[in-house]
Amino acid sequence: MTSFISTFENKVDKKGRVSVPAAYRAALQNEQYQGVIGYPSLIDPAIEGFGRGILEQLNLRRFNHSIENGDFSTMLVGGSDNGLVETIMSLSSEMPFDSEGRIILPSRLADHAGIKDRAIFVGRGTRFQIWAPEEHAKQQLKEVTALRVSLSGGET
Amino acid sequence: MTSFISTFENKVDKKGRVSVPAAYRAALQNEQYQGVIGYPSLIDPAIEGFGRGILEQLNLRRFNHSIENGDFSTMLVGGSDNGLVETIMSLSSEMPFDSEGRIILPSRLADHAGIKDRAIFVGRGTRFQIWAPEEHAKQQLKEVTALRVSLSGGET
DNA sequence: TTGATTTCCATATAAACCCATGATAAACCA
DNA sequence: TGGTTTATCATGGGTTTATATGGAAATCAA
Repeated sequence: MTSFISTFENKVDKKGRVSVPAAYRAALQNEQYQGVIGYPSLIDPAIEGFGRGILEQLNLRRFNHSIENGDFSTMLVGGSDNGLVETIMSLSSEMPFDSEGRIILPSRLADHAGIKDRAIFVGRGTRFQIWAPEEHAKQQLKEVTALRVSLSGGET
Repeated sequence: MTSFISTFENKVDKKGRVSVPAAYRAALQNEQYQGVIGYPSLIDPAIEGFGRGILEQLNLRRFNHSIENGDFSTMLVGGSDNGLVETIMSLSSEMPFDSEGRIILPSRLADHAGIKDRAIFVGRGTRFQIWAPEEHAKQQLKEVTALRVSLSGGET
């Protein structure tokens, strides 16, 4: 299982290029498609990223799931999960690696995340996110605080 | 089951390297990833450490659990466990062994623990911790005192 | 042509690798 | 048993490599 761990901050140059952390590239080296897939998070000001393999696997599982249930309509006309998967597919962009392991952030995605000249890659296990530094600081504080509360028994 | 026992103090050189105690390395020798994973403890000024296998396990379980429930969204948009796994993934750092069995402590982790030029490895069974000497002394005193109290009946 | 992309090359820095030393503990042996 | 030898381990440092980053050159588009 490819997994994305740890957090890295990299520069975005004036051409919109960012180096994908080497550790993430290593996690993706077995994929046929050398690059990442990203779409604007539906809940956060961030970009959701992953390898193409997981998308394919997702489609496959979903396909099989439908077939097993005798539901042939899903694959033809969609539906069945409120359009989540299909919507994400449509929102996704391919970002191929250049020879140095960088990708170009489409402005559509960069704008959504508020990314200007610095990008924070956040490992989330099966996927990762890309944040603007300021937004990420806020988010991380929120997450850590929530975890501390729940670890200390969950009382307010 | 890999388990970490006993306490060791090692030097941190000016390159930020520390030898991982040989006993710990022996406990990790079956892992495919030769190194340790660490994240800043959410309650103590210390680093929590363990093998990478644990992290993979976490990911895999989460992935399978989602898939089995036909819940394809988790792996794409996250959520589902209050962010526990995802937050840990983001806070964790990979620290591979060099040929001498040392790791380099990322400043993010060293700073959190207040570690400068000495590090104390504390076995905690399935995981271990890394402390700065001063903090560890305090912590140990606290633990032992608390234990004495509870063993002697728990009265305050 | 002109602007924008893509490919290619250059470089500073940090990380990986390699070898050397000293110290300690285990093994050996006379 | 007392001393000697051998491994193992922690540590130091020099050298090489990888990575992130910047920019030039080449390609394409309009």
